[in-house]
Amino acid sequence: MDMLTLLRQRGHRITRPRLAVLQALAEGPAHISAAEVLSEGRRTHPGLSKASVYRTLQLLETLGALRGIPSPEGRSFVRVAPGHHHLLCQGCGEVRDFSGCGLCDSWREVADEERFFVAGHLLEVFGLCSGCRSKREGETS
Amino acid sequence: MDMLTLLRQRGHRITRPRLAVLQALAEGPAHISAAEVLSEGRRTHPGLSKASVYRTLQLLETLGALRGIPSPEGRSFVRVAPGHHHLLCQGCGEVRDFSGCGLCDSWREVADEERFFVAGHLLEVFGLCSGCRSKREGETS
DNA sequence: TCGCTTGTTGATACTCGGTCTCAATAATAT
DNA sequence: ATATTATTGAGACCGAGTATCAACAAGCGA
Ligand SMILES: [Zn+2]
Ligand SMILES: [Zn+2]
Ligand SMILES: [Zn+2]
Ligand SMILES: [Zn+2]
Repeated sequence: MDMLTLLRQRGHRITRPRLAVLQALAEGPAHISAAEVLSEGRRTHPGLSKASVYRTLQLLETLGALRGIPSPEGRSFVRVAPGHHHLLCQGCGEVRDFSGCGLCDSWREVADEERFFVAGHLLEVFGLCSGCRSKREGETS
Repeated sequence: MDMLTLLRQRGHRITRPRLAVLQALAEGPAHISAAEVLSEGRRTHPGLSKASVYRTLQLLETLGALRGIPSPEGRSFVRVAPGHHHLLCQGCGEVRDFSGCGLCDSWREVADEERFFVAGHLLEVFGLCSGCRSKREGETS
């Protein structure tokens, strides 16, 4: 669902800072940090404050529209899409879509076997894309 | 391999602070934070410094003996065991061993399909254990 | 359209996990 | 035992994220 509509439906006010954050999320990269949202959001609302960015991101996360992914380089946010993960290249930073992780298909089995109610899972795959891989073949590691 | 042996084999010195960290890791919980390692390690080496704890944890991570898992509650460290993940209960904090994630078995397939060299993957499953699940059945959420 | 109500904002102080610096220390090799 | 140098500990420092609070403005009803 549209984040804007989601906010409205849940009774949250549509404000200039929130619109700036939404636009930054819409136009920014798939993985975006709070700092990037701030600087990007200031292009459409120069007075945008750090606090508002964090508050809005947190709100969107509790509404289920966004998910914060903790990573070695700091937290980044991605639009939530169940069964949708990412391949993160450690060489060039490319983010490639990736779906069909085995766990997505076997949630119920895992839940039953372990008597565990699975609310969700966080999966990030690290490695090297083909380009970066070939670049490193000549290196003396 | 034994962490102590690993350190020695790679030419790192065996020092009192490092032994304190190793012991804290051995005796502490499966998921342990840097702060916990510090306070626990000070039981065997009172003068243990914050910096040494972080340095040692970082060293062990680069040696592949340890893995830092970023989580909403801050980073925690676990002993590395390939194909070994955890079910994290959001109710009571219980950590249950979990193995056989579909991805572990299909690394090569994914790598080939996507022409992506997979160096590793981060998987954390969140939910509720059976105890916490039944506790919440009577709640008016 | 015009005020009210109150959710929201922005500036700033603050917290705290983690890193940096550097002189002092101690683990290893000879 | 001595020299070499990796490592340490104390504290300054950094930066992401949070708490505070008076000022503001989105929405709503008159
Ligand atoms: Zn790449
Ligand atoms: Zn999945
Ligand atoms: Zn539980
Ligand atoms: Zn796995």
